[in-house]
Amino acid sequence: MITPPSSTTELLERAWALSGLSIDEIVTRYHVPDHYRHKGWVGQVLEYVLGATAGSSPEPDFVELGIELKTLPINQTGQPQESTFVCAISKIPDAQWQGSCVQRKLNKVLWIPCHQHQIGAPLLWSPSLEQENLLRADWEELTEIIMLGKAEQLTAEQGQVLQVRPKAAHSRILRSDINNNGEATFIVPRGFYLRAHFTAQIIAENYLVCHSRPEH
DNA sequence: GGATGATCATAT
DNA sequence: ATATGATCATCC
Repeated sequence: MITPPSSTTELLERAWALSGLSIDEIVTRYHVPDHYRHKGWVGQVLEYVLGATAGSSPEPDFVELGIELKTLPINQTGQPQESTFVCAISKIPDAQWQGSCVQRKLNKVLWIPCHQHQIGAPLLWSPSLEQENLLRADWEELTEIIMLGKAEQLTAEQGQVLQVRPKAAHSRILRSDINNNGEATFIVPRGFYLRAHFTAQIIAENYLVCHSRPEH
């Protein structure tokens, strides 16, 4: 068990100490307990090593600092490989953008890029006014659909930077819900995700990256 | 080749 | 059951 960082500065120092290392080196140096190398493995190793405290509660990873940790898989030109999961959508949607799960998680994020299991330089980020406006507009549009009982009609194609996709162990998992006729139904649990082009913009604005294909 | 929908592992 | 960590696999 590694103690939580007492300040943002300490968290950043710890994160910088990881940059340039491979995930295997980190596991060895920090004596990370053995576990299966599954999909979320890299993120959970970094949580452990940096002393994250939130566990599986719906809070930012570093609760006292209000900072969410996100590993960001990137390719050799610095482009994110995937969308980024933000949070699950609970049965009762958040009423307002301010204070919503998405707003609190994205208010302050420690991005740690990762390429082929090599850890990159950390970035402590908060959305710009423009970015927050985009996020809020999408969130309000998507949340309104959910509040109208039309969650089942949501597809991943809606939303400019934020999207809603299934988030469950598998597609046969169902959760009780109320449809737009006020009737009890069951739907696949869903979550909010950031589109890859949104995180790509964050990387492009904050890192010196290759914008064209590298020469051979 | 990229995005959408599906899925895997763990913690409480 | 539902939150966390995400990536996988299929379709267009």
